[in-house]
Amino acid sequence: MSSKVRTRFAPSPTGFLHVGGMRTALFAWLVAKQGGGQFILRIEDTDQKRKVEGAEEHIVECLAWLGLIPDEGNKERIRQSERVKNGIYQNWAEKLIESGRAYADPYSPEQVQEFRAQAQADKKPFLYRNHRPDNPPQWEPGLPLRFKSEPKEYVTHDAVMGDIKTGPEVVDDFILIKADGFPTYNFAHIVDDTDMEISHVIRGQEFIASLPNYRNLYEALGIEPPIFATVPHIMNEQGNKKLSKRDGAKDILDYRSEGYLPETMTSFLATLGWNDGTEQEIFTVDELVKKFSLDRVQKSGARFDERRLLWTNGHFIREMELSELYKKVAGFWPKTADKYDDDYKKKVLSLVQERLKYFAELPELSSFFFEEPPVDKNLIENHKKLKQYDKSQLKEMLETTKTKLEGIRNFKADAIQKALNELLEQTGEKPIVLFSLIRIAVTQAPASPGLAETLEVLSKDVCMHRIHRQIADFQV
RNA sequence: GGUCCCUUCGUCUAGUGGUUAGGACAUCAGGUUCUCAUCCUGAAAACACGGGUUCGACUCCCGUAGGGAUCACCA
Repeated sequence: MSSKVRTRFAPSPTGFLHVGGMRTALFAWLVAKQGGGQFILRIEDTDQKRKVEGAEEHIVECLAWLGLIPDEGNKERIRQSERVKNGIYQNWAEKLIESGRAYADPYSPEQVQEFRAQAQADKKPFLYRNHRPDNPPQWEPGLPLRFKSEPKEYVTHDAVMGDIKTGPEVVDDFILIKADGFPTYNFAHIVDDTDMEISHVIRGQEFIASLPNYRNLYEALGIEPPIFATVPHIMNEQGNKKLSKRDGAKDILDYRSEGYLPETMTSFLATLGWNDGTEQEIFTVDELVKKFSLDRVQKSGARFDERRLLWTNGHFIREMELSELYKKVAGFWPKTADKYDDDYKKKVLSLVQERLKYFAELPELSSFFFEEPPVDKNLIENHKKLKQYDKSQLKEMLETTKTKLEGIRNFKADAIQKALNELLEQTGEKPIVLFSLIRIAVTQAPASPGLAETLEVLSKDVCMHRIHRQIADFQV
């Protein structure tokens, strides 16, 4: 066997990619990079009926988002459908016919279905090989070609699952080439993996039951099998089935458009079913390349918990340099921010950075910095302390505040904080009363960054205006 | 139903015969002169069950239960 590491991601272009497929791709990429080898993208489009327009580009884009750039098959996409034209599968099929390990299937799908129904009625497992025709016709276009299996026991080693023991009853005659002339996945992937010198076949759990069949075919073909690695599925939030699109699994690119970082997705996906045995919770891509190993991948499925994803993203956002973060959030500002310059927006961003969990939250967290918010009476009426005060008392506090702030020469956070502290003494009020009142007057928001910093960024004029507005509101 | 795989806090997990069963997310409480968030401290929270093996089982074996995958001319 070649010692070169070559892995592949082999999706079918039938729709968008979700976290399950993405994680499988990530694992394959990590194994390739770790071994100094290649990562290959191969589009499994032998089922022309299920092909979805644009799905292929979508897959490439998803991979690129996480930096999983295929070493082959990116620009010159490797598509099975094109390899069909080259006659590769045909050649291998003919070899199998010659060696007596493949035969034309004379039955229609309906007839096969009847056999299957009969077996079910008899409560017996259905095996096609029990219905092998005695004298199969010559194989010709329009007839499916079946593999002639030689059932036996196997102990199949899987890099994730360990040794899997199976009996001969799971080995059967399966279709190699369909009536439409296209090879099935079961046949095509083995030919392709061999042809492309794939060293590790890393794929989802749905293929584990087919492994004995593949072993049998590898033997018939005289090919040394690659290393198998079967990755368990990511489960839905209820934990009762594999994550699927029907079940609300999101398009990977949705996370990008909501403002999740690629490093978040990479770390999150890798640690969903894998860990390095230490207490490290978050990994950079470089760390993963160094530390990842298939034998520490969990054997059972893990639930997809978006709250952990959110936490991971918040972590990366907080760690980021302001200027870098500023570039990344470019498309996420509220529309009203357009009129403001970079400097102002950067200041706002620095205040909301530690509160931001994903970029799409930015408008909600920052809108009052860019537009005058409407006065929201509920904020005071529902405030646990402020609701106990008369409007006239609140009005008086604000007027005192206004005068005090008016007198600040250099409207900076430390000077403002000093003034605010003096106001506490002056009015004899608790911070929770006075500061809450000012904060509401100025932001009209249930939450905001620190008061002094917020006032500074907003500027003296704006603060004066908004406090005045609140005072006026008390008079009505 | 057959076959294969799996089973530690609500969730993701550490753990490979002797541990006060550890961490993280989430939750709750306290602290950081206002809110939210961050940060810090703390709390609650788990070995599915039943048999063995053993001086001793979360760890090994068997069974039961539960969960998942698969049984296409789909991948």
